[in-house]
Amino acid sequence: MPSENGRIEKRMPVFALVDCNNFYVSCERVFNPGLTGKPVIVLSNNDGCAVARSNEAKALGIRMGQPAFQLKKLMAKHQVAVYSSNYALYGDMSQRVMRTLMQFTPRMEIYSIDEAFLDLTAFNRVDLAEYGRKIKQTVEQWTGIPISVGIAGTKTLAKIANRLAKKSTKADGVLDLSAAKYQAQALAAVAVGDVWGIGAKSAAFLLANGIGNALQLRDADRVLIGKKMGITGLKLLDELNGVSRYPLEQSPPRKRSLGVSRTFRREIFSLAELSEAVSAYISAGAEKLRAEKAVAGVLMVYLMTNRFKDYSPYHSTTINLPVPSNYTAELIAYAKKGLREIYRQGQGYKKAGILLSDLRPETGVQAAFFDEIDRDKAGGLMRVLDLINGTMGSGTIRYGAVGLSRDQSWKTVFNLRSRAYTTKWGELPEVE
DNA sequence: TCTGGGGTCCTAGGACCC
DNA sequence: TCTGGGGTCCTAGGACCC
Repeated sequence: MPSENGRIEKRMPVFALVDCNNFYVSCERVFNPGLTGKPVIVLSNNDGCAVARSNEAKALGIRMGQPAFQLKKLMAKHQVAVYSSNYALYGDMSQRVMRTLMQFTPRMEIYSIDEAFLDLTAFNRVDLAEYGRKIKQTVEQWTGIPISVGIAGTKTLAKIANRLAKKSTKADGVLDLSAAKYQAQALAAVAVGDVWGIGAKSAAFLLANGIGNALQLRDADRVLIGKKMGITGLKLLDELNGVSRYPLEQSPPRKRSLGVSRTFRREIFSLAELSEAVSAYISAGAEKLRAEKAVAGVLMVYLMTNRFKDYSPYHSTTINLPVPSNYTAELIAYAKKGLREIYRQGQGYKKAGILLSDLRPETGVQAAFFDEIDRDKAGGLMRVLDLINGTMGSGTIRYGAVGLSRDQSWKTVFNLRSRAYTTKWGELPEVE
């Protein structure tokens, strides 16, 4: 808005970061209130390791990513409730939370399944903490999911505010750090490794250089940080200093790549089984492409051996498709060809995956002179397939290459899954 | 015995060209 | 014996996020 001297006044931005508390666990609790107050964890695919923990479970010392087999005794002793991941449920609950949040600002960025940034710049005349409490109360009332709200002038500071809001009993889930007054105190209370953008590697480097908390990082030598962490590190310093370097992204940029991969329950040796798995991943990937109305120009296929063994080779091959495609049958054919190239007999594999990249809109694909595929016909076939699978359940129609047997060794298991309470299809596809 | 999946961004280094 | 220098493009891999 024009100010008195006639210049355009650029208002300092205000971000709120909304984060669902222990999201997957909270989703399970909505439909099973008896879990309230008890230790609860949700496991990764194949019931492999803990990916969500209730506060009670955290208090028992259960770590993020800890393997389930290490937790058996502890869980029995403390009667920890255990669930397999139920992505259909979490995805639907996420949508409910996001729709609720949209009531509170026209400008919002969905950052992940359980987080969103809200632009509150225009709300500078209201009490932001009060507004944050209103948001929190409404989401909890409408969806049953508890959240925390952190408010500040940059995304990174909002992240920090959110973290402190969760931990502090006084804040009770909402903290406004938009004023400079308490920032230093707040930053000093956050370990450097807990700052958004600082991972294990950078944290170790910073600690070795006497930078132990977010305040020390804010005031660190730019040359040192720039040298070690590049442009990302310098942006981070700006953000900690209240200079916004990560704007709100309301409509996320088009996806650049799209991958599907799974870890197997046990090592797989046979090409036939790997071939079924890769075909299933291609089917899922191609379906996602079509949902995005995109085609891929490049396909990568890879195989991984057990990463917990000393010797763990990784094999991959990249295929440049003659015509960018989202046609399942064609992509399966190329993937199987690639798979045969990288497969080694006698090698046990623990994981396989595909990656579709060089994505572009499906309209405007150049017709190729010597294309052996009738693209119109293939497109029609895929539309029918997607329509049937969309209305009658995923995997109703699938390619034979995926195989038929019910207990394929490459299939992911979810032995402790709750019901898909909120969605139409309780039964789940080959590859979710 | 058993230890997830899906992304993005950035950088270094090689190939290639003029 | 000595063996440019810069730009671009691509790829692999690292680091990080949830």
